[in-house]
Amino acid sequence: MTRQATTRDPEQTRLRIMEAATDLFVEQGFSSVTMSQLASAAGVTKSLIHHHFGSKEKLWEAVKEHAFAQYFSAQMAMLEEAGEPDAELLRASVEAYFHYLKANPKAVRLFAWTHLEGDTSCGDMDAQLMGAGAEWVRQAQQRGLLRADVNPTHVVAIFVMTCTQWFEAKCHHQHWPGMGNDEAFLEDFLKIFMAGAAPRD
Amino acid sequence: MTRQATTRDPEQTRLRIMEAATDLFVEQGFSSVTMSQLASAAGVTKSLIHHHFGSKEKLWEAVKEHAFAQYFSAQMAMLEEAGEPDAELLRASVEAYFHYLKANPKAVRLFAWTHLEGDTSCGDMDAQLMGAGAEWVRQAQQRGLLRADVNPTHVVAIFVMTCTQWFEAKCHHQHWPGMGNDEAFLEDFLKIFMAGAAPRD
DNA sequence: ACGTTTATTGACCGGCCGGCCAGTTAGCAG
DNA sequence: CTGCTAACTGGCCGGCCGGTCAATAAACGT
Repeated sequence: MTRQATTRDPEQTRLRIMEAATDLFVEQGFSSVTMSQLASAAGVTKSLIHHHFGSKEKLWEAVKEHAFAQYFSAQMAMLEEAGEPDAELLRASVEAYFHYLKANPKAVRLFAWTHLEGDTSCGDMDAQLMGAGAEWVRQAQQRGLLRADVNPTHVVAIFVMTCTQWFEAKCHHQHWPGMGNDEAFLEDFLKIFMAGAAPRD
Repeated sequence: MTRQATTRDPEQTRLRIMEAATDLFVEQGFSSVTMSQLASAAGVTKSLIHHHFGSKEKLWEAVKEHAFAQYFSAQMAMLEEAGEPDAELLRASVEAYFHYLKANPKAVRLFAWTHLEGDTSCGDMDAQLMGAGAEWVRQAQQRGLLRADVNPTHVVAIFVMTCTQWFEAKCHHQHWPGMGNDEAFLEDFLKIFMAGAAPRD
């Protein structure tokens, strides 16, 4: 158990607020969540949230920044532990990205809300990841491991966007007739994607 | 010019409200739009909106239903005017879908909002379209025009999801380094997708 | 032991929210 | 012209919104 608040612990309190806020914002988006909701979900008063975060907007920013930072470091770690480019590593990267999103549905929804808001605060972070991914594809192309007649950035974008949309819009397409489960879809996507990205004979 | 309202025209008024509401909801989502905003954007009073639509929620439902109906009929028309299955027709379908989304950014955003809301009211409509698309792919597979070792529904889902995400998250990835414009991306996607969906040699 | 700081509370605020309602006016059937 | 229906308006309401503030109490330096 986490310690009961017989004694004060501002950092713990900040964390409790952030966690409750993350859950609520992820579920409902920014504007339909109220401070009262946030306060009761975190087990604190509204005033305390203002004391720690200043305003509802600033809390939202803090939640997003925290989630983006986690996403960024997780992705960077995955990129760095990837070894030398080869074709199987592309498959492994797609699988790793897919399973990361599956394990982090809150991050997926948070991204979706920020897409709609037009928030570009995570732009630099995203650009850095995408740059690294595209560079990796470019090297694989030069070694003849992937077809060289496509923009490397587009190659990464295609699998990132497919994985993202799979989880973002799951509530929609999980009811489509004949649609398989996560693993079945991933398998079929990989068949098509890997064959399509292979060098032309 | 549309006629000035020297004379009353309830249908025209309903339409004006729907159009203004569509623009606002598409831009900001449901909860951050206020009735006052809607009223002034439509050039009517709040009460009149209530008179015609009952409540803010019902107006939102009406906007969604209208947009989905348009989407549905447009897609059905595209499916029906497609001829016999062949490999080039798959390319044409992807291009048609991509350009439809490009020409209807409001529909794209409306879909995104409903994804996040978990709204499944367009489920039957979607299922019908997807069923038709998958059936089309199945026939192409039986004729040896497409690889037969993948779920037909997944084939359709892959290109639908990629196109959707391209436009839904455009504010994000348009700043990624090396990312091309709409047509360049579509071309690269088609290279990979068509090659990957082709029969195995 | 004693200030100082700061985490925390509850009461409170002006304003706007969605919605309602009584009243007015345009269209329309007879 | 006369009712009647329905489109349309302005004013208003109770309630909740995000936010403030003075008061309290726990932690902490000295």
